[in-house]
Amino acid sequence: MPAAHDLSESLENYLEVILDLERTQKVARAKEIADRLQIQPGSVTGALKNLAEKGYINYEPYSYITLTSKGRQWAEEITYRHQALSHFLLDVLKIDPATAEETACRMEHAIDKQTIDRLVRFIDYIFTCPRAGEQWIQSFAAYCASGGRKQADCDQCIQSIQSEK
Amino acid sequence: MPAAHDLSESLENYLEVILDLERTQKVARAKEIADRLQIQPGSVTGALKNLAEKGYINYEPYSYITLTSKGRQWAEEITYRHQALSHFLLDVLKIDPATAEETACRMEHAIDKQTIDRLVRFIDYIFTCPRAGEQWIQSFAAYCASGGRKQADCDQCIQSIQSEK
DNA sequence: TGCTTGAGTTAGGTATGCCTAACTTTATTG
DNA sequence: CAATAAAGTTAGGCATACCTAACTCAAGCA
Repeated sequence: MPAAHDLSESLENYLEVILDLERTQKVARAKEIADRLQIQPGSVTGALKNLAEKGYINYEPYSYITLTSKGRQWAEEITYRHQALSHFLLDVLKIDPATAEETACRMEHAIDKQTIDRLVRFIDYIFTCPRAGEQWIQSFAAYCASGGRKQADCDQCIQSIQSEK
Repeated sequence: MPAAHDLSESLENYLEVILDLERTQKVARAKEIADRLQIQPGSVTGALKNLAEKGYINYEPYSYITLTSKGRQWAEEITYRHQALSHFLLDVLKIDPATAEETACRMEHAIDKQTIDRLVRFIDYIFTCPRAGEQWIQSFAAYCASGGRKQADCDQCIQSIQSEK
């Protein structure tokens, strides 16, 4: 199971980046981490020592960085939260991609496991429920754009559920 | 308009508490703030000076604290975010009240105005759409509890939209 | 092989945000 | 009206998390 929540938001971001670097570049290097997090390389060393001390990464000075099994589990959990939130913001709320990404980045540290799991089920429910689905979400977008709902739209909409089925 | 986002999560929490204290106790006092935030009174003074310097509160040593107009606007914005998130977690996702409250408290600082407004519209859309509504949310809860959906449920459910209308 | 260069580390500095303990001010009350 | 209690402040300490600048290491190349 993922480790208890003894990591700050900042350290969670390091783990997330390290996981992504492992996936895309085989290993993570300090410079790449600094670039991704948009911080100075000097700031990275302390954080890496901290993560190593807590058992999340394998770290030797002047060498590359890899996640421990505990680190990978937690990094994957954070990444999962990020993706779930992104999906919700993008595909349900129809937030623009840039804002959705930024917001997911911040929210992933604030949401607990129980809630993110519920959100995932909810998204699933929306897209698989015959009463809802992609078309229903599109209507939400239209509702937002127009500022309200017309009775005629509703009538037509409800009939379409029957015929589509 | 609410001030630009120059407040930390911590200072936003102070504002939120001060607004609530103003509403319930007329004025806010340092001890009450400390109690609500579950921190020591000694920690409060520095934060109040900081908020006063930034123009969010009226603060004189040894006296009570009130929000400036700028402070009230931002405090109301944070409170609005909190309530919207609470509403979503409680009444849509059906998260238990204690967890919902804690999570809303953390998320309110991570979500931007655009997204919270969209979320509010989405909640509204759910509860006013004839295809969704309270009953649809109840079915989501049942779906979560049972772990899946049965075709018979769907058939019955869709028919009920027609008859209810 | 030694030199250059980029990567990485170290050391010292800043800001936030909390703590505790000692002290000051204000309010209460005998 | 003074003594006491409660509220508030101050000062010093600690952890996080960033910065810059100087230094060290390592890899590649002439």
